[in-house]
Amino acid sequence: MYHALYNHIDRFTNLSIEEHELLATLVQPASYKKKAYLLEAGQTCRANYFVVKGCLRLYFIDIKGAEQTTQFAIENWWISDLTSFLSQRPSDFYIQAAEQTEVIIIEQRHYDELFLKLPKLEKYFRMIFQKLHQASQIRIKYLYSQTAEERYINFNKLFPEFVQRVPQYMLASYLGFTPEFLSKIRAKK
Amino acid sequence: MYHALYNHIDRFTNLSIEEHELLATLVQPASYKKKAYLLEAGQTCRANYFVVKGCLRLYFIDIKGAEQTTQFAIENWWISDLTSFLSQRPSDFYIQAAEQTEVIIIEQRHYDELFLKLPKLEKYFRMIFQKLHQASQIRIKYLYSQTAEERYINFNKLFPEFVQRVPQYMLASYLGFTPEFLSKIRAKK
DNA sequence: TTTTTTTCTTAAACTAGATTAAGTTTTTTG
DNA sequence: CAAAAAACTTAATCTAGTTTAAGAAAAAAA
Repeated sequence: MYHALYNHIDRFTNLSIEEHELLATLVQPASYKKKAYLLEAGQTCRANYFVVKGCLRLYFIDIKGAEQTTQFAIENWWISDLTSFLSQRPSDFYIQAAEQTEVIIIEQRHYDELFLKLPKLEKYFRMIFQKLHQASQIRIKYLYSQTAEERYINFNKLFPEFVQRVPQYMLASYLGFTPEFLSKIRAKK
Repeated sequence: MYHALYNHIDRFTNLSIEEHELLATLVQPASYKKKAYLLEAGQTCRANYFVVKGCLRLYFIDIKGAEQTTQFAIENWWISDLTSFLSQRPSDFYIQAAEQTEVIIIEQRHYDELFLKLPKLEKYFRMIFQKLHQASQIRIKYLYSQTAEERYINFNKLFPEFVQRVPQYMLASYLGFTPEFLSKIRAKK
């Protein structure tokens, strides 16, 4: 049931069978079809989501009405609007399935309990957030040093398989430009 | 000696006197005068820095030779080039004191040991990286939804004291525009 | 397989912000 | 305090990327 998560946790710390069983009482599986919403703006973000299979995206709608994708999560990544999740206040974001997606959910009401009952998960989530922060540092560097075209070429080189998985307009906003400009870049080559 | 750090850790977890003493053997204090470098591009980032007093900034030099400030750290924040720190490979970044600054240093050779000897710090750093990730989510949202002028006005509203502490050209690059454009914005009002 | 919806493309007009360059003000240092 | 260095301003010119709008292609649904 939670195999994918157990395996991922075991990369960083080792849980016993009993601990696996205890963890199973605090999480739950869920399945979403393409375009389904796990969170909508105005709602409070109830959970932190671990992607077992598929792809989720976090986005908001800007003043001009355009969707701005700020994060993707594929297999073995966590995603949430942390500010809403931690404070339990309404979110400005949407979390949507970019593909048919299976997740493991930790609800906010179990989040503190999780660490009390399974202190080993402190290390696991320390590593998860450490990686997320590292990814942010790298992303900010790219945003501040590369042109739109360079970011697209670079992203394509680094994640060629991923680029095939999502529509170009999602990718364009994630990389910080318009879909029309992405078409222009692609037409050049 | 390490009072500021002990207090900060105690916001999230409680260390005993013995644990404080053990921690003291794994960290060290240091003091840097304005403009001193804690890290220079080409060097490997040796430590994670906790700011007791003052202000550090993380920046790199782009292709055009301009400094791009990607992060600031003031009192009670941690700063490092995580990628270089964790992999112990050369960095593209500089870490520089923006003011006379006092820090507490965790060197990489003590980083794993720290968590082995003081497992309570897993929770502390889980919270630290959680906060850093939360800050990144907010920052990316601002970068993707606001104009340069809006980002400046907003940042000024949120951190009016901080704006006074650093030269405008550092702030301009942190907010993602040129110092000349910042002058233009300021002239308007 | 036809229809509908979603995604992608093209091109002309436009603009937020960059660049360049010179001068001014403020801060630091000897 | 004088001189040098660092930080800030102004303004003209320029450009990377946006906007608008319409049509084409691909994917999903019926």
